[in-house]
Amino acid sequence: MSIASDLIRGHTETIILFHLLEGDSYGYQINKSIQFRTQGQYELKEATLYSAFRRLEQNGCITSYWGNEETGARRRYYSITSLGRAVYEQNVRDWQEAKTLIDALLT
Amino acid sequence: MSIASDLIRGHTETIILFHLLEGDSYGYQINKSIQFRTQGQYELKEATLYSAFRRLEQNGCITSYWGNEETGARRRYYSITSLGRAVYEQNVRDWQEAKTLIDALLT
DNA sequence: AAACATACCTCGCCTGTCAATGTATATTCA
DNA sequence: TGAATATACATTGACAGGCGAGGTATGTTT
Repeated sequence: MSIASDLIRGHTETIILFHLLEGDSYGYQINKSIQFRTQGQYELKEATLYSAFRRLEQNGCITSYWGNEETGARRRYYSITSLGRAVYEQNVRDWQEAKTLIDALLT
Repeated sequence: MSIASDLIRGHTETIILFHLLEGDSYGYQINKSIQFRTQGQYELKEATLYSAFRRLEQNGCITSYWGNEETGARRRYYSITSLGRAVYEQNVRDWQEAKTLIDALLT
């Protein structure tokens, strides 16, 4: 993992929400997807991932349900809500703005 | 202030180091400069600023000395060290990389 | 005299990340 | 067969940076 915790901090929830825009998914899958998309440069730590799920569900951005796997380990699937979609959109806007600001302050 | 704490987290020290590249300065001045450069969109909280100074001095990125003001409140000036310059350069590289990664994970 | 600007500093809380640890199932391979 | 590995979820407690609240002191403006 090459990105520092403090630089990713605050983006975990948005990353998860973005993934869920493409359809319901579960923790392990989401993390594998992140690893794949960043060519192994980044992965969420499990504790970080699951605490983010808890927050997102508590504030109504996602809902969850158990998958009915015939075989293999059980999976808890997550769905994004309409609130979650709105929060995602806002977070992306905030990120675009923050990027510009930080760039202006660092260089 | 429009930027969330979690998005700025980890950049405070780099922002300070960047400011000091242009010459010795002191806390109040650095903060005013940030406010000016961001047109009031951002300011460091004083507690954040001074705790960052403490960390930076402890790990050898900056040194400090009292200014000899004839009048007005006393000022503690800070100088960037060569280590500080190197850390700044590395942090900016990390930021460029993180930006790309986060962009890829959010959109 | 009161208000404001300049200038510094500290204490203690809050929150997100993460290391460590634990549980359970299925597959691979020696 | 048994050990290792992959899949999959979950909790606990520590850590660190940001910051609200509070404090000190000087100088200027109204």
